[in-house]
Parts: sequence; C-alpha cells; structure tokens
Amino acid sequence: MKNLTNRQKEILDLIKSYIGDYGFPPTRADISKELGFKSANAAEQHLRAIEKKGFIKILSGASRGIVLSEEEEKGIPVIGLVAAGGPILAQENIEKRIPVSQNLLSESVDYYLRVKGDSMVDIGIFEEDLIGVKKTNDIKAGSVVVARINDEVTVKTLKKFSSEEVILKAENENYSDIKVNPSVDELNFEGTCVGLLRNLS
Amino acid sequence: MKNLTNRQKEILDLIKSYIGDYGFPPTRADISKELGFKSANAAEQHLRAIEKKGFIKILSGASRGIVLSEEEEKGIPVIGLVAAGGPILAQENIEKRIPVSQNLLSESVDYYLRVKGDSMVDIGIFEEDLIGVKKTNDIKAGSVVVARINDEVTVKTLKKFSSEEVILKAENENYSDIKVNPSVDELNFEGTCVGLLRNLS
DNA sequence: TAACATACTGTATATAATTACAGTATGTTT
DNA sequence: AAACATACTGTAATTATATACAGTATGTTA
Repeated sequence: MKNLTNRQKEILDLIKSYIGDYGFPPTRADISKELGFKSANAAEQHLRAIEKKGFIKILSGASRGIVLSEEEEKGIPVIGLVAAGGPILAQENIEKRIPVSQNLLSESVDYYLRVKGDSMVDIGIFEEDLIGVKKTNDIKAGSVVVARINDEVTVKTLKKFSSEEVILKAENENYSDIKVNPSVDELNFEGTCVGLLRNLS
Repeated sequence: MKNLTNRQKEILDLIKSYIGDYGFPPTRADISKELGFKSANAAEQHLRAIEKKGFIKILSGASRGIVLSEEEEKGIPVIGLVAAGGPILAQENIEKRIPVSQNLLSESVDYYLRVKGDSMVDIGIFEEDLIGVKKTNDIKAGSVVVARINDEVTVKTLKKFSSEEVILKAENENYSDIKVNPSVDELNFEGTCVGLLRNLS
C-alpha cells in the first residue's frame, strides 16, 4: 500500500473524525467545506487518489459511500515479543489488534505491549499485562517509559534523564536501577505508558 | 423512553446491522427494499416514530442522516461510587460509558467498577483502577469477586464459599479476611472480575 | 522534455435521497 | 364514536450528492 501525501492524510483523518462525530461518512461537500475547498470536486479527486492507494473504498452511486479499508479499521496493535533489531511495530511483532475505542484510556494509545517479567510489580504492572504505549518524544522523568537499550526493549520508570546519564528504575526492590550513558549505549525511547489492560478471567 | 413496536424494533435492528455492514446508515429506500416496502415513505414514517420515541435522531436534510441515540450505542457503563441500597447498575451510579469493544478483555464485561481503597494491591489492583465485572452466578473460589455485604459493595478474592461460611480475602497483608455467615448477613455476589483497565497518563 | 501525480477552481448534470401530501386499512385508547 | 397510533401504497417536488468535463498551476519521474 502506497503512502499517502500529507494532504491526503488530512482528508483521511477528517473522514475518520467525521464518522466519529456523526456516525456516517462526509459528503464531498462536507469535506470541501471543512478544508476550505471552493469546489466539491477537489474532495472527489482526493478521494479517488486515496482509494487508488487502497485506504478507502468508494461505493459508486451511494451517497456518503466511503468505506474505510480493513487496514484502517484494524484497531490498535498488540505487541508480544519484540524481535531484536527491527522496529517495534514491525508486522511480525503484531500479535493481534484491539478495536479502537477512543475514550477507553484517556490519551491515545499507539500500541499495546505485553509485559514480560516482574520488574514493575510494585506499581501494579504484572507479567502478561498489556500496557498502552503512546509514541512520543515528550519524555518526562517520573513516567513509565518503553525504552530500547542496545536493541533490547524494556519497560521502566524514567528516574533521571540528561545527556550524560539516564537512569531507569525497576519498580521491584529485587532489581537495581539501570544506568545508561547515551554516548556509549544506544538508547531510544519508544514511548510513554499511558494505560494498562489486564485479563483476569 | 417509550417502547418500540415489533416492526419498529425490526427497523432499528436493520439500521444497526446495515451500519455494521457498510459503515454508514441506510437510506429510506434501502430500508424499504430490505423489508419489502413498496414506498420509501413507509420507512420514513417508521423512522419518525422511532425518533419520537427517542431511539434515533434524524438529521434533517442530510442523506443517511440517522444517528443512533446514546442509549442505543450504550457502551459499557463505568460505575464510580455505589449508592447504598440500590442496584449497582442504577442510573445514578453510572459515571460514563466506554464504547463497546468485544475483544478488549477476553470475556464479556457487563460493567466497569472504579476501585476504592488499597485492599487488593498485592495482586496489582490499585485505587482508581477500573475492574471489568461480569454478572454471573457461576462464582468460583479463587476468583476476584464483587460482593455486596449488607448493602456495602466490596471487591475481594473469594477464598471459601459454602452455605455456612463465606470467606473473602483482601489481597493486602494489612487487611484480614472477611468472614460472612450468609444466614446472618445479607450477602450477594454482583459478579466476577474478568479484567482491569488503568489510566496512567 | 514528455508524461504523470498533486492540488486545486468552476460549471454542469444526472441521479440519489429526503420529505411533504393524499390515501387505505386495522387496531387501541378516551 | 371520535381521536389517535400503527402500518403501509403512491405520487411528486425539492434538495442533496456524486461525478463527469474543462481548466490552471506546480512539482516529480522517466
């Protein structure tokens, strides 16, 4: 599936948000009004382009006949084990998908990560829990982060964050802090933990 | 909200199932075709009646402008504090609703209950967490249950369950077991805990 | 440099869709 | 018995919507 241009992304986002608001897709005129087009045909042509790239299906003749493609509806990916080397969201890491539901966790979740190990039990994050992760560069000390140190993905509380030293704290007294020197070790923050799901049944 | 007639229910169900199939509501003609009406006006008048009873909202002028009412979209209720005396799911206890998403927790959840207190921290259930509760009579020792003892609602692990004695265990060493004699105290099981949601952000 | 994609405006038209009005028939409520 | 709700058919008008065609302008790809 080819990539959308920024403008096309804007239009696709508008369609999704319109459906969220009204429960049905917008007309060409609705889209044009929202984005300031003076001709409904601008929207029409964008829709054709987006359809060509496979993100939507246009049902000919039907009013508001815009159908989001499978991929679009799929929902939020759940990541099990992260294969070393690749990006977290690589296809092979995706265990399943959870249907989107906006208000479930207050902030938007980019993916769910299945927790391995017991290093966070003291703040109630247990093995096999799913933590909701938001991809962000806005990393703050004190928050629970998903970090990648030399290709290994770990979930910890960020205790200290400076260019000389980063301290990651396990919330379990049996574990000691992880100290990383960003100039020596490769350190990336994959995101911040904004929520948690657990199946008990 | 008045009750729908059977025919009106059929039409409402058709609308929901159409939305499920296509992602947008049907036109009057679509409804008529599906139900065998020879006039689109039959559908129109049914819609008006259903709107009058509060189950849908018709957006005037908009094609396919049928919006399911709050109650129809329901979602799963979130219960905050439970008012003494009444049923848990009474309207006044419902804090908000979370959109349905079937696969979120593996079993079906009837409602979410906001956890008060720290009596379950040892198994990672913290204050303000939302536990997913399934109403069931199939109560098993070892599972986390929502019980009502003399009108007070509590979440505990069910340790022993017999007609002479019921033992509810707090998962926190600072609390001791609650022993209840069902023939003396009023004891009801509201449901079993099948999952957990937590907002961290 | 030609072909093509992106990103629009502007006009026009066929058809999709809502919706009003006029009926018919049956059953229920006051 | 009158008034009203349900459950439709049938016709028609207006408006909503999709969509084709003709342009303009800019940037990218072969």
